[in-house]
Amino acid sequence: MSERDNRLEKLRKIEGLGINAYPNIFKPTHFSKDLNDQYAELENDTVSKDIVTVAGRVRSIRNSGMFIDLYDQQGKIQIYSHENTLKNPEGEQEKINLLDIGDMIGVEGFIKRTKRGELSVEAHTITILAKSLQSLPEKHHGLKDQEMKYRQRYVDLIVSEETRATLINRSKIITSIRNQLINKDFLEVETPALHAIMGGANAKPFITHHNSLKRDFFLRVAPELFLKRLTVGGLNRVFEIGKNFRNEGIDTTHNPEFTMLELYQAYADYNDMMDITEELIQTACKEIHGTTDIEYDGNQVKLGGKFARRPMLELAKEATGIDFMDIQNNGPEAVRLAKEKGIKLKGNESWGEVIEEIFDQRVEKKLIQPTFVTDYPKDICPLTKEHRKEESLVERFELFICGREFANAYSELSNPIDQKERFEAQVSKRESGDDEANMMDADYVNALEYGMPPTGGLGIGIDRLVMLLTGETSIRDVIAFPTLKDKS
RNA sequence: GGGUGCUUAGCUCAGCUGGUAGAGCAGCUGACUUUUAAUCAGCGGGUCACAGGUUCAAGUCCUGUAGCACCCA
Repeated sequence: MSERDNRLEKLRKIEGLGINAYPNIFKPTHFSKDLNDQYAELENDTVSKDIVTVAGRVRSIRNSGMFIDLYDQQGKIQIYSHENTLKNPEGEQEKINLLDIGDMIGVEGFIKRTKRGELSVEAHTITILAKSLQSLPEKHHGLKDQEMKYRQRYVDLIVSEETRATLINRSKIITSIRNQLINKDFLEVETPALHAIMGGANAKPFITHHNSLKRDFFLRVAPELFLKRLTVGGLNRVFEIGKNFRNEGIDTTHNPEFTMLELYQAYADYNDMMDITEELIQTACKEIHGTTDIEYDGNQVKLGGKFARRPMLELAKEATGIDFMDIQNNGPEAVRLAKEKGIKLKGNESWGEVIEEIFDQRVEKKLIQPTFVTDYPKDICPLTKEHRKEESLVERFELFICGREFANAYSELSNPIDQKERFEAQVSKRESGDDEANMMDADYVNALEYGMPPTGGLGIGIDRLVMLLTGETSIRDVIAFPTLKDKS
């Protein structure tokens, strides 16, 4: 007899007693935490005559069912059952004998504190709410098997306080961001996830098929181009929190579907986006930790105050001694100088791509405290407005903390002629084999031709932000159901 | 993409230089109206990830595959 068979046998016995082991409804009046707060002063070995109803999962059964630990969403409450306290001792005890660890039950009775000081419900009646047919992981070691934690998150959530806390904090962070933006008069909008044209980010897309339209669509890699169309239409402050899909490898910082915040604010630029980025992150952090000083991956990180703001070319110069402003847009010369400094390159990089490589290879990992890296080379940023002072740069920043990227923002390119040329440059990259480059989006250019006000745009990777604020080092731990390979 | 490690009972884990598979928890039977990882006595439970190979003999050694984890690119 397997354990499951034992439980099935008990289920038959329960049904044999005329009891529905999976009833339609049960309404508890209290959560365990409420009772522990409300009766904090109740003295040992005394019974309150207040009748309460609780419900939850059986996690421990002691003394032949006389003591049961019941866990609800907020914590634990002990159930005490004695033939002198049960309304129908024989019938109730028959039920108790058929209980297993993992069963869901509801209990009605008086509140008492036992001789040993444990707040308990002195049961009058016990109602089976769901007979569990699977045995739970061992109580004291919990579920250690990472794979099972991901594949059977429901089990992980039942037994792992840490998993529950992380996913609850994820929800709180998203709620915090949403509320902050709504309070700033941003409008939450939804844009298509099925895209006819791939664009808005440099990434490999997923392709799916619509049967009756008889055509393929791309799952969106970014909502950017649709959100800016709304800005053209006069929705001056919009944001979307939603899934993006990128067809790339899976590792501790990449899940093929992930959650992004994108927001666009008319009459704002990338400087305004820095201010809003600081505020969104700091407020969310305070709401879950009560402070902006956190520890992540062994680093003490101060998220309070103004973040450092460092031009990318300045960082590249510090790392290599090369002043790229002296060789603006000279790709071959940039490659030659960078190679002299030991930067690994293919050799055909553009000026901007060389700077990007230097940043990736020498700078990024060293940015531990929050740092806005600003003013990127124009040729690697197809959707960004030219810098107001330097024509080979654009007004863009990315935020780095603990060597990882958390936000990406810019003064949005609004000149339709320029935008069309940038798309054309992307298209020729595509034609030369870069399947992550944008496609020509003629309708988006058309939208810009109607006129988009000066606009700042910001994207924040929600999963990575949740990792930072919950201390998790794997993206899989902040996603309830991460993408996994098939098990053979 | 490359390297390393892990995979044994429902769960957590032992298993030495190859010699008939172990514990705790969970489960079952009974005792005890007692608890805080309750206790006591007894019992059942295994395709050792998968597929090959070496050997008289493989959980153990070798090769391959898969998943997960970590490091590197």
